[in-house]
Amino acid sequence: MKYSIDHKSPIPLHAQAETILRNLIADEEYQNGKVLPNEVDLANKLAISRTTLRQAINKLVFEGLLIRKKRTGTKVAQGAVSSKSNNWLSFSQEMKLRGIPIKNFELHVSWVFPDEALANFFEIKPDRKVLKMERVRGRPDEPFVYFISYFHPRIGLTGDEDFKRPLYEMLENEYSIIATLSKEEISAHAADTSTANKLRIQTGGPVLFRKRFVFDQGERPIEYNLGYYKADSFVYTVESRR
Amino acid sequence: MKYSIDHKSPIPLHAQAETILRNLIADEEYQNGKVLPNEVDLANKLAISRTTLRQAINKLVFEGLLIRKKRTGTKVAQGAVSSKSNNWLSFSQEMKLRGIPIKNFELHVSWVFPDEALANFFEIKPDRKVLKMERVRGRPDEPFVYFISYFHPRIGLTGDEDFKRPLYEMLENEYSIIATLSKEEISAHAADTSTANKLRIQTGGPVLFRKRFVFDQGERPIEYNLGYYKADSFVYTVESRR
DNA sequence: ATAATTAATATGTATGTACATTACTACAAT
DNA sequence: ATTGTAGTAATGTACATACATATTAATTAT
Repeated sequence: MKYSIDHKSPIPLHAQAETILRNLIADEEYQNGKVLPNEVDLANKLAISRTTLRQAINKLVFEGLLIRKKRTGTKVAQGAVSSKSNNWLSFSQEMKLRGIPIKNFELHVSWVFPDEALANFFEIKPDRKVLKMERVRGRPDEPFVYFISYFHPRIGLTGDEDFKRPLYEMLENEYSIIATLSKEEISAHAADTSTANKLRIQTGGPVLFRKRFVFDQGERPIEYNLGYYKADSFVYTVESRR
Repeated sequence: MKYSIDHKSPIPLHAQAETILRNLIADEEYQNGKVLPNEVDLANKLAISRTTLRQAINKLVFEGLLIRKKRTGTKVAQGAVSSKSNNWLSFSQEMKLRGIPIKNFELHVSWVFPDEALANFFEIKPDRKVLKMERVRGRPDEPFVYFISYFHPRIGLTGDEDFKRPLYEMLENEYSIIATLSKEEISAHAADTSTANKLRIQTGGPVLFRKRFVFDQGERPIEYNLGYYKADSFVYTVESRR
């Protein structure tokens, strides 16, 4: 673990301070409510200015990991750990974390013309084909999600890739595309016959429907994703602060 | 609209700068991609230091409203507007915004003993009664949500309050309780008979189910809220960044 | 024309300093 | 015992300043 700052490192001091703070946050005593060292002392100990340390603390406060109070000091927020980053675990990682073995029931890849909404989102002409991927996944005995993904042609996917590997990892390593921003719309629907069959439920039965718009670092669209989740098999958690 | 800074105001300069920036962001030309005035000039124009202005800009960058690039300048993020704050509009405000007239179908207030989970969340003994509020709301011709709220006794609600007024506004003004953090769990359910009747749908039909844990500034629990939304009447939007 | 170099301009990093505000602590006065 | 008051320790606000770095634009050399 890193607990000191290297002034010669190319990594900015505030970034180094941030990782040190994240390590502190992970410590049990701070998790249990112990106040962190105060800004002035800590800045001195790390041999950086208070302003620089503050830059790091601010980021973590914005993220909701730390809570500051005058006179009282700075503490780790109750129930913090890694709530935010959870959003960015892949499906398989998340399932692994919950101890659920997963099975891929169907996996189908094809090239299709985008409808108007999709062409619009991707900012391409409607005669430009896009890669469509459909898959059904779930527990070995029970499929519980039906996904449809469309990928922007700019990425350069051929359709012959191994889609069983974690997707965003693949995009990052092989295609240098880093998914950074995701806008999602979640609603409840009655299942149509085709979806109901895939999920092995009754037509008209409840499903959670999630639309997902994914962007890269430059705010460029890279994926449009539709997910139909069997009711009660999936809980979406959100944390928001004002 | 505010476009200048009052150095005598008790409102911190960086906070004033922030609202000015939010106004700029709302401007059409900046929405369309025009770069904002650069930091040094803008700081001079507003007669504040660059550091102070940067404090304000940073916050908006963290929120995902602004994007900075060296040499190029700072721009409004694509599709920004007010995505984050939307989360914190009251039900009635949100409906007003969408031009939907609302009607309160049922409103029922009572004192009940908390179940174990609730007592645990509120950190109170199970023999301490809590205020429960149930209500059904929707369009004049169509109820589409059934809410159940439990309020922490610490707040001091009597049950005789006028619950037709915006709730969080009331808590803030009359009870000095500022709801700051909300943790939510969203899933799809099949409606039970009682809920189905209230929403005028078939038993077993799809509903969006939202659990909401609300905390005040000191991270103390203040409200536990359950919401059953008629399918397709409610879309939950989330934006997340990593 | 093309490529390499340089200059200009924006944000990024970092420091030192000063005083304000908040809220807890301890002590004194009632 | 309660209330008031002063001290103090933490974060909060704000400034001036300096140099680094990335990226575009302009210039120069090939």
